[in-house]
Amino acid sequence: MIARVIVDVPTNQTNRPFDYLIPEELTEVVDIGMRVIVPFGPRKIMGYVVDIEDKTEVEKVKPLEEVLDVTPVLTPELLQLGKWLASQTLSFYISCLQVMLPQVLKAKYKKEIWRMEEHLPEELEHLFQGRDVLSNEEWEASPYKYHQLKKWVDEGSLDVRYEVKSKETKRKITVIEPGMDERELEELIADIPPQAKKQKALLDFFIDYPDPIPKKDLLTQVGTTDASLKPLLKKGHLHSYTQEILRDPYEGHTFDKTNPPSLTTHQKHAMDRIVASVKEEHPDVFLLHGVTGSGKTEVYMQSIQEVLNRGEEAIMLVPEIALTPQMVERFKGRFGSKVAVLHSALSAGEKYDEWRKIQRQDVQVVVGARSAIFAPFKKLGLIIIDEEHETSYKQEDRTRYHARDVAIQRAANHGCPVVLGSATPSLESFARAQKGNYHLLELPERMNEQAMPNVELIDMRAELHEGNRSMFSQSLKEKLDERLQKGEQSVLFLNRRGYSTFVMCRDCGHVVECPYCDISMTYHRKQEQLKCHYCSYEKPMPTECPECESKTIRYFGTGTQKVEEHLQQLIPEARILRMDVDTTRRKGAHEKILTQFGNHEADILLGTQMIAKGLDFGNVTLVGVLAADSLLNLPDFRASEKTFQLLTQVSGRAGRHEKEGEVVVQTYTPDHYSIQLASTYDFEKFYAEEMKYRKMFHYPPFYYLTLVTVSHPNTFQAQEVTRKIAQYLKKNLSETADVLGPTPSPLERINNRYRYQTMIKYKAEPEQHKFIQRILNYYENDMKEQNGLQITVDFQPYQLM
DNA sequence: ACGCGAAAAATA
DNA sequence: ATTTTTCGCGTT
Repeated sequence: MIARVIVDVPTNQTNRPFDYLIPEELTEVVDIGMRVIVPFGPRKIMGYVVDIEDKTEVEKVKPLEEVLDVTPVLTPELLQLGKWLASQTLSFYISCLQVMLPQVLKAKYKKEIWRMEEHLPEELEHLFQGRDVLSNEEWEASPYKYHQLKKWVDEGSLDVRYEVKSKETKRKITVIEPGMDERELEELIADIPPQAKKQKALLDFFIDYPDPIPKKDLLTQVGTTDASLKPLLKKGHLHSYTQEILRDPYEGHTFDKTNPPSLTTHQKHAMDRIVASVKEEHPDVFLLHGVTGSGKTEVYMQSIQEVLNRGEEAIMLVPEIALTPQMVERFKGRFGSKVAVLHSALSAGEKYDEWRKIQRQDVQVVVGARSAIFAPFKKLGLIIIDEEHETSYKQEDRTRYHARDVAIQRAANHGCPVVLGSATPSLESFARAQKGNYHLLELPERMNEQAMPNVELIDMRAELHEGNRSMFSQSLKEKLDERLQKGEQSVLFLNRRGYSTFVMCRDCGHVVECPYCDISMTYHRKQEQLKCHYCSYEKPMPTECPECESKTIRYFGTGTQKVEEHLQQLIPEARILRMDVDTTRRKGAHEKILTQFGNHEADILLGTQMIAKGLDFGNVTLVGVLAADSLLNLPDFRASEKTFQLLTQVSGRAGRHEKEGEVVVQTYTPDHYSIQLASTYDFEKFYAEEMKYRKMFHYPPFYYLTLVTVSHPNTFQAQEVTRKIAQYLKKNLSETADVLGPTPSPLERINNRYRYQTMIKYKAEPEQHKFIQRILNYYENDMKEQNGLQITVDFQPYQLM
């Protein structure tokens, strides 16, 4: 038998299966979708079996070395999906397979130089110093070149050995069980000398609980240590063995079982439509447009329950689940041990184990971030994407896929519906719903029947004219004071982007920039360091200006830390909790802050993006947005859309339960339509308005975009290659496509590489992929290390920088 | 003809 | 990605 293997070598030349003979003893073991180790040239590398056949065209077929899995890690459907993904994103098949699996399944490689003879030539003996093996790194550090190594290998003095190491680790525990039945135990206890109290207690324990028990639990419950257990094991009264267990990221948490509440008429209607589609096994796509607080999650959960009742499985994607412990709580509470949770805050081992729960078919539901769309389910009944407008569903490096597109593809494979949910749908999705490609489901009312909180827009320019130079308007301060007196809570939102803390000299206006990237460096107070957010270059905070030597160099900008200080000065009696990247770095810190706030241990929660979503506290009656236009000024055609979405999301945090809420939005551009329409919660009007701009300037959803970015250490080279690419595309694409550029990227230099881009705006270009693939092939040889050329292609880009 | 570094080809 | 083979060029 012959296994067709996709090898772990991401290049154009190897982007196809290689045939290997399956040795007799492995024919029963190996299966499609498993990882194997194969010889590849002189090396050994990892690969995925994508097919098994009984013959091959290849003459010098080698046998495969080893099978790494007991059960396949990829289903036939996922292998197929990987192929599709590769063609969509113009990446290698192997890269697409790897992106679908947990990081720990990626192989590590080791190369070693071994001594083959007792006595080596003197120069080598010096290098080996009596040892039998050198790591490749040690060898590389030696002065010997490749051909010298080859000579010694041919002479038989040395050998080069390759090894494949798997990173996966399985957690093991020791389990103790009694070595006899209850009656024998009792007899034995009678014979134990009275001074061996703890040994007696240990044996006693098994009279009440004769089942095997983890050693750790046994020792804590009996209140003893290894010392008293050891003699019992030695005499064989108790037995111990090791058992593999799955790590539990929520160890110690208990989730209270919840029951499905009855639905409102709108919820019921939406759910009926979804469930009908599940039952008919239609790959329909629904857009569930529900205002904040309309109970979208309940529709998801009850629909999923129907899917489970049919013996099928469901995937629910959320933007970044680490940011919404409340969502985990709700799902675990409803579905208990049927749920796996996959998100970025888990350790590699925890991610692997959650994934294995799916692979082993222990769970039927997965809640997770973007990559959870690749969950290896076999009978998918429903895929849900919550907050579908979120840009985190687009992977922005290497395999640049959008989870929404993958979801629709998978749904087609399984014949199941997709539900896209949002209070503020992306223009792309809403447009498709309007055209009838997606089915629109509306939840126009909040569940508590409260009106959306009133939004007050405050013109910060007017505040400035009246002499208020602080970042808090008069009105916001009064409202914060008022909440404090009533014992209610407030949430203050600061958008961090565009507000990073840069360092400027007050005398000459010099700003400290990264020497490798065209961007100002960010001040980090903790370490008294300046850091570049793009290349991680660090240097100490200067004490004097490098330009004019003035001592008045300071950091500027509004970090959350600085806002906190000002706020504390303004309202000294307020208890403030700050939630940003700095205060949530530690594991569990995020949840801790939210719990504290939920317990009313603070009056004001001050934070960035991460508090915009999923927060649900009944006592919060005021939401303040400190600088609504910080997003608006970014060089991004989606700036208005993002601003509208963010303001709507943030406003939805107020007055979610009985108490009425209120929102204060501070802005320098109160007349902008995205701010105006967000303040009246008018999605339809915003949609209509924004669509006009998109149509006028040829942006999505009217046109598709492709962004080609070229970078090179030499600015002229980068520009020249981009020019040629743009020229080639203009010549070959249809008349209706706009090919823009070359233009310098918004961030012209990163890591000392100059970046130019060309943007394609098009309606339909069926041959576009073919042309771009040709461009990549043409430049393939120039994209090696020493030439330094890099070309990246992003279809439907979100990040235009 | 030989040696060397660089480019091209092969890896089953 | 890494190794092996081939190629081109200057030297013996």
